[in-house]
Amino acid sequence: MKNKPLIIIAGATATGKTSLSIELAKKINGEIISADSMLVYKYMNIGTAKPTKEEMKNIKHYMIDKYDPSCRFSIARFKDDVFESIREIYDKGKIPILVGGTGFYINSIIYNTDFTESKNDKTYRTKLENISKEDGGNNKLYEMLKEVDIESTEKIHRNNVKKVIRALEFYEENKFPISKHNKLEKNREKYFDVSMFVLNVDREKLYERINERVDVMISNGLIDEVKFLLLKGYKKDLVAMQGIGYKEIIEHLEGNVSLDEAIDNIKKHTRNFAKRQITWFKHQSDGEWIDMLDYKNLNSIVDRVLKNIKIEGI
RNA sequence: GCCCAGAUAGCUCAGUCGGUAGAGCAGAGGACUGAAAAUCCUCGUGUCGGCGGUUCGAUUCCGUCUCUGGGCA
Repeated sequence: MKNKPLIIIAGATATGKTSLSIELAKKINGEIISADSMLVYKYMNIGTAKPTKEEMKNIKHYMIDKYDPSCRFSIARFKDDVFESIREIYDKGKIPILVGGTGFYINSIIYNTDFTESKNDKTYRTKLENISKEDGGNNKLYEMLKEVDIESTEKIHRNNVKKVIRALEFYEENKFPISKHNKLEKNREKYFDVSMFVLNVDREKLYERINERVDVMISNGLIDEVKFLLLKGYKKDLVAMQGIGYKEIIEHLEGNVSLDEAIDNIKKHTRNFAKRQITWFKHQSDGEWIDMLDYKNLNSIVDRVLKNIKIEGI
């Protein structure tokens, strides 16, 4: 698999990744792997803007509808699954196209990041989480981290409890500081021959699109989708149910906010999210940026991408 | 028409016992290696509604006008 071609279509939400990737797949005999932390979940379709069967146009998609919403999904599992899918695609003589907005996940594929086996024993983590709930717990955890991994302490802000806990957990499991581990991983070469494109839309226009898209989700029945999930017994504290569009509707169904407020919150949170995605791709990737508004239609964008694509060696 | 309460950052509102102001949200920028649609960091000058008056000095006190609520007719 090493040094074989891998095409990546990245970009913030609502930039047009889905339609471009499907057209591209048709043109180059490719198959699509989703790099999205939410599309992996079953039964979550409207709120995740999951491509429909019709949209997929007989192009095989991997990593969609793969796990139950109660599943404890993680980047480590994502990476293993995707490597398996890529192998499968190569075996067919086809080209894998990795498509999605979760930059963190995408990089784990590009660099073949090493995720060492983690223990299933969560007692240490639970202990740390309990400390974090205490008054001044964040400082306490931060001091604990100073004892074992000063370097992480310089990089992670004391308020970022989630990351402080992970660093402590990592040290407990490996007796090795995560800061050193990350440094080693950072020096890795790209594992594949990557052609990466980052789709971008002018900020103001993107925000407009997001707002419209949320309205469409509502009229397509997002509320019923959330009700259905709750009915099936998926609780609101599941990671999947914390997805944008789901948590806000739950808030409304619980009677805490009006429907209009909930819809505004979904729009707001999606906008905030898109901005974070853009920041990630700006600094954590070296993809080629494509300003979607520069092109008249989908075909011209496909042509643009085809010009700079490397697909030899399949 | 009268009475009361407001008018301060894009929005919601604090505040200044008179020395030209600050939170939350929005917005902008950034970090990121096992929850990432998560988590976290940084960034706040705006005729303090208009016009007068008092004062060394008014966003703050007084008058008046305009607008917005709410009440009484």
